[in-house]
Amino acid sequence: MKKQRVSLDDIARSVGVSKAVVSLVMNGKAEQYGISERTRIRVLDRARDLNYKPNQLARGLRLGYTNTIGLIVSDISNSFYAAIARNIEDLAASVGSNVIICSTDEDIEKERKLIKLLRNRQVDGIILSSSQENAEELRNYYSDGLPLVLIDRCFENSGIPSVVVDNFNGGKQIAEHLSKSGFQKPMVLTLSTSHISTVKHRVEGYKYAWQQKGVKIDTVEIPFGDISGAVSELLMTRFKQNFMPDCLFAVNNNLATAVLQSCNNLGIRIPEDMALTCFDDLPYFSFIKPSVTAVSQPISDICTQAFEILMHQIKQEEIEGLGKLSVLSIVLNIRDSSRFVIPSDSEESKILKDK
Amino acid sequence: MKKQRVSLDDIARSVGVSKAVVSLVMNGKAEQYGISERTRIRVLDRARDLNYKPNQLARGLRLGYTNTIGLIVSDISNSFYAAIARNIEDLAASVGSNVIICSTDEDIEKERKLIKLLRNRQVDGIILSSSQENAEELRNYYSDGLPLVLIDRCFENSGIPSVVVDNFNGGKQIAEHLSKSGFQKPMVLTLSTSHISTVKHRVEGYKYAWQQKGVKIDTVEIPFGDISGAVSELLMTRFKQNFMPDCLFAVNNNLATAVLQSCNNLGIRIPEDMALTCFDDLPYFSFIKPSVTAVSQPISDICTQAFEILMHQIKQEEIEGLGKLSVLSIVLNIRDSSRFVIPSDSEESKILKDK
DNA sequence: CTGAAAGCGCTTACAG
DNA sequence: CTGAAAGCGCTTACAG
Repeated sequence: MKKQRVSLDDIARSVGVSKAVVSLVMNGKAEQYGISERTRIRVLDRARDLNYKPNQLARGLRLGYTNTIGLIVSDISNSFYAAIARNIEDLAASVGSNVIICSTDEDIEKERKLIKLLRNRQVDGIILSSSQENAEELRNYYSDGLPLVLIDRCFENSGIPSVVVDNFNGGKQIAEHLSKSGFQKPMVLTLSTSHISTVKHRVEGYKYAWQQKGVKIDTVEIPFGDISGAVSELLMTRFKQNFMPDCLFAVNNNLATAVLQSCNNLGIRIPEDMALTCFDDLPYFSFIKPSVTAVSQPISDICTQAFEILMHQIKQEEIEGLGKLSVLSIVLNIRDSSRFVIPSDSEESKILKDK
Repeated sequence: MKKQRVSLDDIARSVGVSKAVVSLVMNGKAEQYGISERTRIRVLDRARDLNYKPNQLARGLRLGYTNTIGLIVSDISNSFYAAIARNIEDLAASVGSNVIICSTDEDIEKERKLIKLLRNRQVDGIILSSSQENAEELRNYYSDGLPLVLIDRCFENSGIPSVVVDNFNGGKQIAEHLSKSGFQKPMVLTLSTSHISTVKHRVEGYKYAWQQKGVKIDTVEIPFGDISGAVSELLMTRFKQNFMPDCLFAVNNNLATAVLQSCNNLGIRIPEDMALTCFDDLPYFSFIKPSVTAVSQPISDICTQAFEILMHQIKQEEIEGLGKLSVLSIVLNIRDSSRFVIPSDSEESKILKDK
């Protein structure tokens, strides 16, 4: 369709040398191959004049690599993944690479297709936040020689290098904070994609800590797809039935945003009627009223580590502990949304006042 | 480096036919070229067994297109551009294309490099939110045959197809709303990248409407790079000097977020001490207290139009009005942050009360 | 110092 | 119905 205007050969003919010389000059190997300064200058000048644009497809085909890496996440418009993408993009740029970003919408079939697509495009490697149920397929790709690193989400004993955060501990810290503060009727809002390691571990950590205190927790699964509507309906029903938890843990930022939205619409006060905590810190959480208690992830560290591991694979360098799981620490930012307020019109409040 | 395991030739040899037959079969042209059903099946089976992955580099080199388009924005982690990216990604996927996303950080040099890079990679076309001062360079690319459409930001008489929103009207509507509400000391927070058409037109519209009312406006330029710090310092100084505007227009969402943050830190009440309005609606603007008055952009429409125009260029189809500027409408969402509150301890309040 | 040649993996007229 | 060949644009031994 679109025709490459000027090729190596055009320059070569125009200057009166062979393609080889031009290629060498263009790749800065003139000196190394002892090409005369005069020739070098002439080639360079001609290339500029003709507005030469080296065809990276041909180069990639010949060389076997493309200086392109793939990034697959569930949704690039989610703040968390957008930040990840930006970090990866910058890291890639620092080594002269580009990033192809794709969203899966938590759809396994789509993820499969995207991986295939990226491989066919000869990306040098893939950084993946996978929606798969297990690591089986991914392990095949990996052992098949595809440079691959898993981020955010991982699988047990996958054997594929993975960089994640301590989700269990995050959930646990939240529960401990809530319990210590005095809350007693916890709920957790999780996603229908509950096989995902992040979601699963967050919930497990949360449950674990509450169980230590002998408290039962109320678990509700929100279908990925219509988070906002489902959360709104849930809270409305519970609120009307006077069956509300006194504290809530939303397992990701979308869920937390939906909760804030619904509470605003329904007139549910945070934290007076119900405390809110969540995973993934968003800039606005710190300055809205009430500010929102959230676990923040070391996004930059995740990306740096993942990228480094990927580069090692691409360069086929042996690296100790490759194939290992790297678990980074999280930080719990305690804010106003989980401040304990003594209930004024409930049984508990009477009990507390009696003391 | 990484070697393509199995090629067309491997399958051909393995089945005992020529590469041509395999290629035809793989591209679903078996029937068209009258290849026997038996051969077709055998080729397909073999390809599956050998886990054949067609090399898109070679294909692209031969065919002259890559089913890849480039998207260049200033910062992919900005919610607005993240949403744009997601829309474009989905549109591209619907025609079997991929998107390479790049961020420029408002750096002209970086933008230049990225365009060059994407062209060298033989992307089929580029969707660009440009940071350039003028359209000169871009016009060269465009007339050189590069399928290109500008979004979000445009240039006067560039001759390059552009899809933008009515930024002037957005600024104007905000000013009119503020004026009608009773505000009298307006300020606008703009960016150091004030040559950018979006920023420029928003400010112009805002100024225009205020000038109609005979009101002078206070303009402050915030350096791109340390928005949060600069906004904080500005507001702190003004607040201490008791030299605050009574209403503020932040020209984009980052600026608005920085204002909310600073006001929270400094104890400036919105809208009592100062009203806030801005461009770009963010989900959280609607449910925080106070909710934030914002102009929202038709992101989906922008992307649909831009993508369509790009596809026409790629397919080299004539299209009426190509090279034209498409200006989409915006919507002003009036919320609590710009509610007029009669000042209680200022000169104005006395005047108002005297009436 | 420089040129001719092979080959990366694909598609598509062309010839049978 | 199918095969041989050319060519997309590049890089890199190899030979001089």
